[in-house]
Amino acid sequence: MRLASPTIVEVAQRAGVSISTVSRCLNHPDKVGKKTLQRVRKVIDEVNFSPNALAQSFRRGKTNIILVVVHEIGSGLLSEVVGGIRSVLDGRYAVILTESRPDAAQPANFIEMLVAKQVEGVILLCSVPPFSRKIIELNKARNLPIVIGLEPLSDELRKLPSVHIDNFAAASEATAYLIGLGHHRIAFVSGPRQSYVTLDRERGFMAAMADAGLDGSHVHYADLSVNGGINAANDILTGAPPSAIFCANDDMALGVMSAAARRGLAIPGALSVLGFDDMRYAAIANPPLSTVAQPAREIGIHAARRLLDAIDNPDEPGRQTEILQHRLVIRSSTGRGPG
Amino acid sequence: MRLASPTIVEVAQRAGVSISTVSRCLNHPDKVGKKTLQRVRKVIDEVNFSPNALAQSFRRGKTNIILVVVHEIGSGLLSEVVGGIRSVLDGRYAVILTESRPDAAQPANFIEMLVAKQVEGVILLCSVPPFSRKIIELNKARNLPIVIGLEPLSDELRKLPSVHIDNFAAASEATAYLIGLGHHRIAFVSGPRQSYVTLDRERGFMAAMADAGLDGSHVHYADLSVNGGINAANDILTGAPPSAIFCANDDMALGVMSAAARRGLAIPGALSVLGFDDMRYAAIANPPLSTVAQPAREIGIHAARRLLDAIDNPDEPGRQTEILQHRLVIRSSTGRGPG
DNA sequence: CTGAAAGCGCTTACAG
DNA sequence: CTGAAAGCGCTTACAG
Repeated sequence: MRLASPTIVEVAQRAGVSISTVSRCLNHPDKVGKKTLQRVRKVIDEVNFSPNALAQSFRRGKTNIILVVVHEIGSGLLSEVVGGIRSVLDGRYAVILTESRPDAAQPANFIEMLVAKQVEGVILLCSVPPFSRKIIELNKARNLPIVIGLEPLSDELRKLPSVHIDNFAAASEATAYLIGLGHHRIAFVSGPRQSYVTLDRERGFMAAMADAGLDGSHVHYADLSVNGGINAANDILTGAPPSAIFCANDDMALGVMSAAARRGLAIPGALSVLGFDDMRYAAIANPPLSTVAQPAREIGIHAARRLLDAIDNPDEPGRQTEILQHRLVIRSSTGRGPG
Repeated sequence: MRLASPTIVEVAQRAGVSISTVSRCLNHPDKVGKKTLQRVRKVIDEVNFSPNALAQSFRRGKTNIILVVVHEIGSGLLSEVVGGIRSVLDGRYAVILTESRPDAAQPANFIEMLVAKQVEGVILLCSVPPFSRKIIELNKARNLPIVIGLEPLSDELRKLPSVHIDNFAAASEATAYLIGLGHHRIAFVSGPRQSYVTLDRERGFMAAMADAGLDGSHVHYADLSVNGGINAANDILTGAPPSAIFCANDDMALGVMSAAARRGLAIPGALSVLGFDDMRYAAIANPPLSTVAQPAREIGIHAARRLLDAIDNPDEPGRQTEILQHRLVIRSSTGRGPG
């Protein structure tokens, strides 16, 4: 049987004061007489009272909770972004996370409903539908502060403040680097077509290829996972293989390296592989993976600050997107091409 | 300016009914007249009403939220465990996550306070203090249902139901496998001394070494990270190196492989490396990492079921621990030893 | 410095 | 099938 938690009423009775005073001891101890405060605190300890947070939040109309939405938690990149977020929010807000990847019947809608009033702000680290759609409505209807981080905007999210790198420019620079190395036949492994991040990277790749007068049509679509990379590599490396493969993220690049190794292809001797993200394991891959680094922690920090802004100034529009610097990290998986 | 959300009162007025009826339309539509229901629903749409979840939860005394506590989100293993949890909880509960790694001043206590009444159950995927301590108090004082998963119990958590593998047995089997391969000098890279998981694994290693009449004292302590593994390897590989290194998790094993490669040591020719967890990147490491697999998704599924049990039967003790099967996964990072 | 009272938005017996 | 009323546990002006 669930023990009934003591309430403010019980504390008040035992201490011989009114509930107002107990409440004051909790929230404005300076406005309470010293002896009264002592007595009340003693009772609070005795009965092991802690205020019903649900009642408090309801009464106050706020929860001090910030929700961070990620597609799936198992990513080192996200972990850093979240670290950045918490470094600015911890203490002032409790940061909770929820996954948007579907796992059962109707998860997303369900969470969104709960989110409605139980959260003071949202940082979306995944702009993929369908999770985002309802959240936008909340933003409009209730003025729920929302900031997008890491992933650029989908159309429906375009009106919200956001923090990310210039994925188009980054991918096109990285492609130019590969071309400069002498690679003329380069394949690009992109992500799902509805993903705006990888779409930007894909376009950056194609633009750089076009600029160099090369054929930028060798684009393959995979699911951003290691296995996706393996499958893509098996497709690409059959027939007349390119001399370099540029992947829209590191997981796929690691998959490509693994598939290439299995086929006895030397990296970078026979095949150069370039990733994107500079996630945790890129540097210790064998060979170490060249990639494009995102300032993950910074993204988290800036996103959190934007959210704080949005919360403190609900009237301001503040919808500009903030672009942080990427960085090409050249390690050992890329080398000179045949050209 | 924050728009005032419409409440049940406004809907009632516009629809010309009482608030009881509006509430009924929301919660027991079958008990409402057909025409009334239509009218109310129309108004709800018009004013874009959605019930204040905070008020509902407060009133009902429950939130339908389950909290999963992880040390840090960036782990593929945890991702699978969470996938398992959600596969049983989604639909019935909203699953939210929070990190226990400290990032700012006083994060843990803060969250715990919020957690107090805003969550219906907790799955702890990290038994490390200090987060867990206060949660235990909640469990005792308020009968908050808690289940431990993945990591074995610390002393303070020993009374709670838990789901994990037999880390001692798994590590000792794995060590025996290494010994059977002809390795006599084996180093073990353990985790922080306060971690019960790695302590069990460490003891398993030592027991197996002792059983074989070998010296099991080559134990190094690192922080379970890739860098920790690199540093440990640099220590271990100086002087008279062992022929095999067994690491308490895959991250450190990957670090060891990377450090060994940098030193020009062939794996497994000159050094065998064995990991633990079979996380996402173990299979595609170069060479693919031998390791001990944990049934991560199963652990999540079972933990969630135990939690459901605990919620549905608050009176039952249900404190047994549930042991799931581990599996030795032999890939290419381990080979014959000199013996 | 302290207490009585109102009220946050909802749900749920209780009458009708 | 519907409404009036009580109440969930707290906070906060308002008096005193």
